[in-house]
Amino acid sequence: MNDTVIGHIGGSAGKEVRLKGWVYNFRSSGKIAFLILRDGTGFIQCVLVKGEIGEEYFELAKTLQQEDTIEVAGKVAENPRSPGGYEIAMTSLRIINQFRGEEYPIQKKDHGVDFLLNNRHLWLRSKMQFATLRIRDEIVKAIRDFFYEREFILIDSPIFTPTAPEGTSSLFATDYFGENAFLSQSGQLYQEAGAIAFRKTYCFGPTFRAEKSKTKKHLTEFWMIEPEVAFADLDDMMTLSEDFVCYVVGRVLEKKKEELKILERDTSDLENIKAPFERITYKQAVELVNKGGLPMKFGEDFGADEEDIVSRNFKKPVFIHRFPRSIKPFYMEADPEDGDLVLNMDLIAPAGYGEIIGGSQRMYDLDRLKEEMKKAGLSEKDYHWYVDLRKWGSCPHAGFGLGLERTVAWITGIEHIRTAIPFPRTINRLNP
RNA sequence: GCCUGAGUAGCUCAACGGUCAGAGCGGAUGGCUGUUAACCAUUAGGUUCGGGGUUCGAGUCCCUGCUCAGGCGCCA
Repeated sequence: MNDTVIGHIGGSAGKEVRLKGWVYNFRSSGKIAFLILRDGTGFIQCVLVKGEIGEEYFELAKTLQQEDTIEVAGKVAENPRSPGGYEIAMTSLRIINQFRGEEYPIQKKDHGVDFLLNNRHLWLRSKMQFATLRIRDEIVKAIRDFFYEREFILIDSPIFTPTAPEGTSSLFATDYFGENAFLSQSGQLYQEAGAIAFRKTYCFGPTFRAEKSKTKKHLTEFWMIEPEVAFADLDDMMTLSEDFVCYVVGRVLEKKKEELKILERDTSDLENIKAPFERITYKQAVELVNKGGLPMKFGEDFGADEEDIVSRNFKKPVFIHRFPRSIKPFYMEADPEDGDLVLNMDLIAPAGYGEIIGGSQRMYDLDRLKEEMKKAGLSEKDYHWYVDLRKWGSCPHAGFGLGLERTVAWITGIEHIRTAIPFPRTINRLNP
């Protein structure tokens, strides 16, 4: 008899195996019972027939409740009546842990969001969370593979930072031995240093925004992937972005079929995600919004409704590029064709999942950068090291940032970003 | 921060200003040989979010505080 896990059960068809795991559900009839076992790698139905497993084990099984820890043994059989295609004809049962006195809070029925999030440490065991977070894991692996295969060097940006790239109102301040330190809201500026040292770099870490955003696409702590490439321009970044997104989607489709099925994700949308993506200018996007019936003017940014109108014109993610400088940060390179515009791009995911990528070509001329910093009210002293990058070895370069959780939410098709991360941090949630 | 809505059993929800606040799930007990959130029977389980008010009478109406949800703004 072999010890195995549910994720590999197909390789043991017809054989006796032993599994350790937890009771997900138990249904008993007079002389037959069905036990759904979960072991972290999957879910499988175990069948107990009183006449075959014997009175002693059958009576023991009747004491089982959700989340009891057990070891079962039995023969693996293919059976179309069983969810998952395989089931275990049980021959023995051993109880490893049973807690009595309080009921397990999470049932196989509807619960409120607040209740579930208060019990997030237990909710992780449920099937939907199992599927979502395993897909997140695959996406993370695909991201690292994508950049590794393209010879990007991982240069971790710091989490504690002395200054902010995009204003200080949305920063979490901490006490750093008597000084103010802020939790990073972007690793980009450090990647610019990295790109000039290593040519192609990226960082992948948590970022923090103290915005009081209360929507289904905001977290206060989220993970971001930020590549930066020396001698690259805006078009290079759009090409890299679309290759990147297609690579990640392709990987999930290839490796996570079961999980997508659990989530009832319509995969035909995802199969359609192939490069190239449409690239429209900010001006064209504004026209689309106006045609869609909203009175947006040049110089305004896209709100939720405006973004929705743009994305509904396309089946795939769509690039919007060349925004007005007035609504974008200081470090973006000017459009040589029109000085009021910058060489930036946003990638908008389909179906209202919002902006998943924001990127730009960076300003590399020392004097013009200083001028833009002055206009933005930033002190050159605070950014002395960033300014240094424009003194020695300055070159055109570009990069972007991809929000991991928005990408996970879009690919898995879940309603709200809060379940795209194991332990979400939102405006009014710090626990568990 | 703004707008709208909600808070009743462990959970999900009912209950016209008027008798003892009900049901399903979960728990307990019993029954049932192919269940898919199994089913059937019996049973235990309540500070109706906190504070104040109106009323003969408040879960229900009013004021106030707290919490949550949906949406907006800000952003990835």
